[in-house]
Amino acid sequence: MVQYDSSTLDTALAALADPTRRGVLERLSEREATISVLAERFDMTLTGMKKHIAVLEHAGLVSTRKVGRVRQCSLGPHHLGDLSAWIENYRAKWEARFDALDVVLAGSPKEENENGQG
Amino acid sequence: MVQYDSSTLDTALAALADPTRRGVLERLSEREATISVLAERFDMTLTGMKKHIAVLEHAGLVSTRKVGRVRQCSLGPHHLGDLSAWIENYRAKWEARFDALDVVLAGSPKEENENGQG
DNA sequence: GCAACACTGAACCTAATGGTTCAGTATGAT
DNA sequence: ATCATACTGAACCATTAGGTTCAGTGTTGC
Repeated sequence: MVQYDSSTLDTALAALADPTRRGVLERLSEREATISVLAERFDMTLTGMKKHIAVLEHAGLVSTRKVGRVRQCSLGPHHLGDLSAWIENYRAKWEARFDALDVVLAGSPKEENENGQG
Repeated sequence: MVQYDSSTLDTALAALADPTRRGVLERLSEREATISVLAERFDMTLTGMKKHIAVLEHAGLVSTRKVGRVRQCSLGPHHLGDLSAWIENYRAKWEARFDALDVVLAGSPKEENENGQG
C-alpha cells in the first residue's frame, strides 16, 4: 500500500497551482536560468520571482546554486513520482466509479447512510 | 503537441492542493455523501464544507445533485486525464533532464545566455 | 400547521499569496 | 577603490482562501 505524504502533496500541488510557476518549470525544462532571466521573462521584479523560486525549491521542484553573483535555477530532485502516482490512483478510482454507474443503473442502488446525527 | 488549458490546470491543482478537499475526494471515491456527512467527517461547519464542495465542483472533480433537502455529492466528470497527462509530460522532461546530466558532466557544458538586459 | 432538518447566502475574520518598493550585501569589471 | 550587477531581506499592500456565525429558505414528518 502506497503511503502519500499529505504535506508533500500540499506543497507540490500548491506550487504547481500557479501558472507563473508552471511557466518557470516549463522554461527550466529547456535549460537552466538565473533569477534575473526568469524575472524578465515573466515580467516581474527580481524579488517577486525569487519568491516563486523559493516556493518551487521548497517543494523540491527546482534546485538552485549560487555561481558568483548569479543564482542558477534548474529542475529539482522531485521527479513528480509521488504526485503522479497519487493522480493515477485517483484516476483509477474515478474510472471504476464511472464504470460502476452502469451496474448501478442496471441493478439495485445500494443506499448507505453513515450519518449518526439527529 | 498537446495543448493544456492553463485555467483548467489552475482550478484542478488549486482544488487538489487542499488536504481537506483531497480527503473529500478520497471519501467520495468510496461512496457518495451529503454535505452534512462530509462536514461532520471533516469536523467543520456545513457552510465551510459547502465552500470546499463548490471549489471541487467548479474544478469538475465533484458533481452534486439536490435530493429532497439533502445534496448528494459524488465524484465528478473530470477524469483527471489532462492533469495526469500534464504531470506525466513533466515527469518525462524531468527524467530526460537528469539523464542529460551524465552527458553534460562528460562533455562540454553548453552555456547559453538569452538575457538581453544591459 | 408547525417543528426539526439540511442546506444556502451574506457578512465577517484571519492568515496566506502574489506582488511591490526600498535598502542593503556580495561579486565582477575597470 | 569604485561602480554596476544580481541577488537578498524587510516592510508593506491588495486579494484570495479557509473558516466562522447568523439569518434565511425549502423539505420532511407528525
